Amino acid sequence: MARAATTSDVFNAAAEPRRREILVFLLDSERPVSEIVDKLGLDQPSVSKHLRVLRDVGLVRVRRNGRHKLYQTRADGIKPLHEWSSLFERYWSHQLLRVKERAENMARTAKPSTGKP
Amino acid sequence: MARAATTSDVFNAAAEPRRREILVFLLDSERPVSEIVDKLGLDQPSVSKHLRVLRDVGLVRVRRNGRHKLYQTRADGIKPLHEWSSLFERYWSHQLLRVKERAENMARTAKPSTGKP
DNA sequence: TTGACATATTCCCATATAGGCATGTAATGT
DNA sequence: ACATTACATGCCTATATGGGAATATGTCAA
Repeated sequence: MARAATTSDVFNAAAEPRRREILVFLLDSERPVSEIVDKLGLDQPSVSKHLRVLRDVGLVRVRRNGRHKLYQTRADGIKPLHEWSSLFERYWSHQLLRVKERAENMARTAKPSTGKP
Repeated sequence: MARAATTSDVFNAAAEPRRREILVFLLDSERPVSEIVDKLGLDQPSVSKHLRVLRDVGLVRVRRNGRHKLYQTRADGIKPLHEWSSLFERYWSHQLLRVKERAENMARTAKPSTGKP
């Protein structure tokens, strides 16, 4: 078998860097295709194809306005990604934690004399 | 051009459902390949190939122990996924966020189990 | 209607898969 | 040395892809 389709789920759809850029770009407000083309420097058919994939997995919504079609990111669609990656959160080396540990080690080793590495 | 290689980044490597299962399975402790094969019901060459991809993108570490090779997830490698998806967080509904927070608190206080269906 | 604009789709192609199967390699025990 | 265990890799194939170019569809304006 080949790789799963890009339209099979959010993980596959978001694996494409251009699509991730599009999703971020369309996060705050709806925008026509031409603006995506201009701002991201892709050619129009490519953008349309990426938007098709994103639409198929429910990551963008679309609305027609005259000749334009206005796309916007449906942020809720990203949740599965965020929730899955959150499973790993408690294993991350947290900066604050490491700072605290170092501080404690320094306090422990530095107590007897004056600064001993 | 074809799709980007699965080894090109975390997003592509984690797009495969089996690899995501493996990553979760190897999160708590290091385990030999045979155990992944048994628990996840995949055949051995498939697991080895998935582990190869995960290793190439730095999502697992490996250590030899006699005839066995012990793999474990490198949780830090998941961060880019989590950070990117966090860009969308402020557009999510608060209700679900609270549910998620409560689930996280429960997971934190409860003892982590090794069974992940 | 005709024409111009905006977006979508189709066709072609090089490339990278994931699965199944067979084989290769490394470490151990006898 | 040999057999066994544990894992890795090679080969094959069907399939899906993303880019480029060309073309189709859809909408408005004059």
